[in-house]
Amino acid sequence: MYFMRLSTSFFERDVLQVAPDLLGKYIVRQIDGETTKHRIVETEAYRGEEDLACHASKGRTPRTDVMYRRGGMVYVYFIYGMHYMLNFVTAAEGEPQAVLIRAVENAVGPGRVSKLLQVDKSFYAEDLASSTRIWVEDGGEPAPKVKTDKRVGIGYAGAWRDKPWRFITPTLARS
DNA sequence: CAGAAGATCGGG
DNA sequence: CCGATCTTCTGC
Repeated sequence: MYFMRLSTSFFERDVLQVAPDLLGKYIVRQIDGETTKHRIVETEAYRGEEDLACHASKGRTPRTDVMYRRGGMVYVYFIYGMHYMLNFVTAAEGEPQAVLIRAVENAVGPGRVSKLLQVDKSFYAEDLASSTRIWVEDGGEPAPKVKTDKRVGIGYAGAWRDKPWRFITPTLARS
């Protein structure tokens, strides 16, 4: 199995393409010289200012700023007073989109993902193409099966509430 | 400047 | 089912 770091161009596409494509890819995390790889098994797409579930529906603020930048950056935010959510920015500059990493193997749930990977606010706007502590790799495996569903926890999002923008793939192993 | 809600989780 | 816990945005 070869491993290749995903470049900026992978992320500079529409979030509805990138979110399912990330399934089966590996988040690589380097902590104190130790490298771990975590297979992505669940993602969600947040797409533009018109998407009422997307934080960018409130416009460009200090918090949402990175979503307006080019794809390939990390968007992290803090919620419910205790959880960091890990997202990857997608699309071209000026188009606010992001993919929420909802689950990797061994960490099902966005709060658990950031806890396992030790991701906090200091990762805001980290560049996945050049970072030495977090990036994404393709394992060269065939594309996994993808199931879609509604996004979680966004009941307030009106017409966008029922969009099938959550992408899931069966886990091969879980501990 | 106060108040409320939130892309959640764990315990009872 | 509810409490924890704090950032961000909104309204007065």
